[in-house]
Amino acid sequence: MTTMSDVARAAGVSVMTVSNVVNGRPRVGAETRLRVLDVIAELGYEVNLNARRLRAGRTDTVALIVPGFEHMYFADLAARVARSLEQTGRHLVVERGGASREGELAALSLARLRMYDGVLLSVVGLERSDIDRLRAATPIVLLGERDLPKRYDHVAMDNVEGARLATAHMLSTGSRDVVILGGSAQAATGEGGMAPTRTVGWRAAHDEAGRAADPRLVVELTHPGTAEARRAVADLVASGTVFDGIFAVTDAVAVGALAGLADAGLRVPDDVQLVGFDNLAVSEFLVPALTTVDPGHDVMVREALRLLDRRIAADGGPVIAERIVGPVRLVHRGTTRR
Amino acid sequence: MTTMSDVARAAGVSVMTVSNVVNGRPRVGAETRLRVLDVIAELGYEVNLNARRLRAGRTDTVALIVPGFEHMYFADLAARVARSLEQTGRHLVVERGGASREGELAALSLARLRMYDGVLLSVVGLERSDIDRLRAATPIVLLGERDLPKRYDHVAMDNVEGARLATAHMLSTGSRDVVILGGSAQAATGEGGMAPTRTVGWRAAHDEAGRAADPRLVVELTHPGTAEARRAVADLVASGTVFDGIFAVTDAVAVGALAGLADAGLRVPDDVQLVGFDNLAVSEFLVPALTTVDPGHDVMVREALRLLDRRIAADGGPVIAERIVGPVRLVHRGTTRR
DNA sequence: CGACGATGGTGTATCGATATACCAGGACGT
DNA sequence: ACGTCCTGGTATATCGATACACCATCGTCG
Repeated sequence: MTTMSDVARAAGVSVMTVSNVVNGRPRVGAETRLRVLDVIAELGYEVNLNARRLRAGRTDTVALIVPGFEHMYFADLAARVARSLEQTGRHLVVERGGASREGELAALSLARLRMYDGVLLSVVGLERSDIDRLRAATPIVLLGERDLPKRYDHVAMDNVEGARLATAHMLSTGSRDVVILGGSAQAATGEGGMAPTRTVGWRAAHDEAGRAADPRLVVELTHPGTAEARRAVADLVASGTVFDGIFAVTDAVAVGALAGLADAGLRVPDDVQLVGFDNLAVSEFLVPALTTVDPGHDVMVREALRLLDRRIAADGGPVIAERIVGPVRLVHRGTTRR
Repeated sequence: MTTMSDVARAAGVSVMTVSNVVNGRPRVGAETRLRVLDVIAELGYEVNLNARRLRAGRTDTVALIVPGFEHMYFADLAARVARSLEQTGRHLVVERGGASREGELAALSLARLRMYDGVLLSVVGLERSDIDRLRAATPIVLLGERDLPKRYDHVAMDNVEGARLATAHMLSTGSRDVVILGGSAQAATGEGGMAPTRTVGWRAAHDEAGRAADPRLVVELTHPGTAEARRAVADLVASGTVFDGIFAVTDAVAVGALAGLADAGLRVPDDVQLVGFDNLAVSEFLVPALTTVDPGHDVMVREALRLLDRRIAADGGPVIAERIVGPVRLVHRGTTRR
């Protein structure tokens, strides 16, 4: 591997001059610059980023830490973040926390965090206390809906409102018994994880419509995923529970629900209406196309990067934490009636 | 930030002893080790990975470079690789090449590659000449189906055979006119990108069955994706083309085809059979469930990591490049007849 | 009793780039 | 003629951890 001093020697200048050329700093004469660039091209020199990072601190890299690569939801998010960052000449790497406490904590070790200029952290699977214990110097913006330490910047989506919109739509288009698939029985305050907050919105829609929210229609899923959702719908039908609407807490769950309903010979939306949450890329191509809550990812990503850049610019100085809740919007498609 | 010498001073030992403790090296007495560990815990010390990397070379991190995060296919791959790596105490980061030459080349700069112990590189979008120009010291394993420089290890899936299986199945279950959606008109040799090779398999199935492969049934897609596939099916129907089977070159394309067929009021599999390729997580949950070619990701990942580890172990020494073609398997589901 | 091998530990150079201070020489104003 | 500023450039310490060579005890064995 050629180093800067190899280049310096070959060009007959000091390493510092090479460094200045490489980084486009001004204190170099035009002629010298050209000579150095020639030598660099000839030797195929490239800067050693580890050395630069050690010395200069800067990495020009932002990390997005997600619970797992297999969730389509995060793939979508990652793609958006990457596009935004590239416009500022920076670079995204995605790591996975593993959706387990251990994995996410490992990804969160100060050691690892220090490798990046900033970190966007999806907090699924983390306890509040874990996050509180974190004493990272690296700028962090949290993505998620949990009740999180106030000292962090935090971009959340409006779970309660999204769930309310979804449920209200079904109630207003003729559904009487709307299941929440992937909800949480103990949901109360509007704080907490995704399942509880979305359950609160489901309940709020019932209150508004003057209906009682039947607790038996709250179907919990231990790991809200597609396969489990399909099974849950099968169980629901087998148990003889009466329902004519499903609010699936995520689109992934909705995909499973759609399959489960088809298994049971129930027609969508005629027998059962269905609304998801996330507006995944695949959702509009399902048959019938999935009505879903769009989480406004573009706004979330823009805001998250704004907050991150603000902290990076502050360079460790004090910054007042912000909490931002993105707008949500119901996307009407084929799994609901007009 | 606390450094190793802070710890050393506080514990009354040398930095080297702290380093030995941190890395679990033997030359440390039990009592001293405990004292150092105490101080580490107290000061909240964590090793600076940049410094370690600079000095020691090792990073314990493998990169997977994919064309884009939004392709579900790669999310699946990434999840598998991450799981495998974690079992060996290493760590995965995912970067995106951008599916454009520029992006992928940027991700490929020697500078960036040197940040990892090894790199798995999905070569979609790269020209052979770009890869040839690459003079990286970092171990690289290529994932993809292109005609690639022989000096690289290369894990491909059996595109020709997969496409042949898919097409043959439809031909043997009553389809007479099988469209290849996302194929390539000039496909010939069996080498090249995904579209050409899968087209070769499609043609091979026709040859075997003693049928003529009608070139008008090769539908090209400039960007093989879901939305474009849906449009293409609409165009196909509008043009009055007769067909009763579709081999979609990827599951993402198949999802679009399924939507397009539904739009056109065609029943699957009664009017048109459909087979995809990739066996995405979502495919079994489609309605009807998608018959597809399973690319044997588990084998691909295992082999790719084996090849990578072999190179990492060789530590820059000479290694004979291998080319591995994983097995494929047809997964029968609801979009085809028995 | 002296050599010798474990055991436990230290000092120093080094990885490759960057920050800082400093220097030579020419232009320029007064 | 002299101080001052600007331009173009260099020498050196440093970021934080690790590799290597070396050293001090101490028990023990011939």
